[in-house]
Amino acid sequence: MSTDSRTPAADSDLQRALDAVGDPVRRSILRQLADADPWTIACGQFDLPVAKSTLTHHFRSLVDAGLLEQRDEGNRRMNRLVRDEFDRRFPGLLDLVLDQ
Amino acid sequence: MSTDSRTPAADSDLQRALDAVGDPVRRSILRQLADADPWTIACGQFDLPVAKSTLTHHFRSLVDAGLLEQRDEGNRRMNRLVRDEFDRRFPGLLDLVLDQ
DNA sequence: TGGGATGTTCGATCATCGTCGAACATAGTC
DNA sequence: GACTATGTTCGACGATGATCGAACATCCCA
Repeated sequence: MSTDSRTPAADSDLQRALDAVGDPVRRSILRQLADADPWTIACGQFDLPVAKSTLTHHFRSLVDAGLLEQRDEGNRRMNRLVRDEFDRRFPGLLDLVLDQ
Repeated sequence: MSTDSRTPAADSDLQRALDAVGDPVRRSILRQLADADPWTIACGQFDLPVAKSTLTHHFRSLVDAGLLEQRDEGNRRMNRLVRDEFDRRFPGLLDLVLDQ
């Protein structure tokens, strides 16, 4: 028999979601987003011990997973946590990250 | 300032859980376990395209995360999925893996 | 128009992890 | 006791990804 008989697309989405949530820096980003109002935090305002370019890398990962939405406001790039759609696709996963 | 102000032990446990669940081979193991009765599958009986030594590696990861329990039966090492305790600590996470 | 602030891109580096085969250990079988 | 089956351990290898600094682009402001 073949290795697995689930839909490959679904597992690919799940993989992306788990990867996004599996990094401690990204979890910290998610928590800081959850503690603030939408569109109130710019990329450079996160409290994180990594370089700017590293942050950009993590943002891309979160956007790809559907967890982060970004919007340019003049000079700065504002961020918003996307809870609804992600919760619908992966119930409980984001809560798990935010609760602990 | 410090990165985060959650309990570090809790996040370490979460990290281990997400790591365990974040690998496709390990997810396949979990699904095959869920589809069978407890203690009915030996290590060598999983349908997976990896070497024996690789399997051992994955089993260790799952045991460390509290997802797998093993018991020696003569020649073979039997396996059981540990749902209750894991579901209590990380609600919804295992379901997410098994459903998709 | 020049300077500072904010982000991204790019290339390089480093660590981690999944992978394998060979060797070993142990248990069951003839 | 030999032989086979089942798993683990060990060392090596390769790919992936997190990280950084330097360079660049863009916007705001004086």
